[in-house]
Amino acid sequence: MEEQETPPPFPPPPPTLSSTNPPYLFTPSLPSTLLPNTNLETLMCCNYNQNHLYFEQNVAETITDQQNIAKYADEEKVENIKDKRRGGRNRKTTIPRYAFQTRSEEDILDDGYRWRKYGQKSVKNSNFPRSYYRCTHHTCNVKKQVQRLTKDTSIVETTYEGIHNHPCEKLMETLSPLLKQIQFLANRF
DNA sequence: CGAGTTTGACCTGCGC
DNA sequence: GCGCAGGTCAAACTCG
Repeated sequence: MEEQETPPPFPPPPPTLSSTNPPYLFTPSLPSTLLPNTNLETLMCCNYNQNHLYFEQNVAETITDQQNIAKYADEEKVENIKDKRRGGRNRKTTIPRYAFQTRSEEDILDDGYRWRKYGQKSVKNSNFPRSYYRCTHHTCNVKKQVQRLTKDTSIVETTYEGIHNHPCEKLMETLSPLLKQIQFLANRF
């Protein structure tokens, strides 16, 4: 019996990130294979989902230090307890929060989304201020906090709150002409 | 002129 | 109730 070629997964699984080779990038890449009837909407959706996958992968991959894992786990528990006291739901079921650390000279990581800074605050036991950003997309309520670590000034800690409900704008700017060209060629043959 | 940044004031929750 | 710390607001400012 002839062995059928299994189609590549779509979207492809996120790449394995090296924890020994910072800085970590989570810029989503193009799907390795475009289905024949891929339209802009599908691709946007795919990239958004990939973004999320990559993002979660990064959280898992970059917080490798056991103390950090414990720290973030504890913070999450504390936040959940606080929410319950306020009569709210468990935070994990309401606003997802993700934190990760990146070795970078730049405070602001280019994650493809557009952010507007709405505050900056000096925090206790830290030599560096914490910056507060909101996604500029009108329907998106995602926030992020950026802070450089005192103990290792080469590391920037970024905390995201919420999940984007729109595709990555910068990515779409880059991909739109490319996709149009692919669709044009696909229609010709 | 619009979008983004800065920064002091204000609000809220928490521990004592 | 008070003070502290973290988070947000909003007016003034900057920049392209």
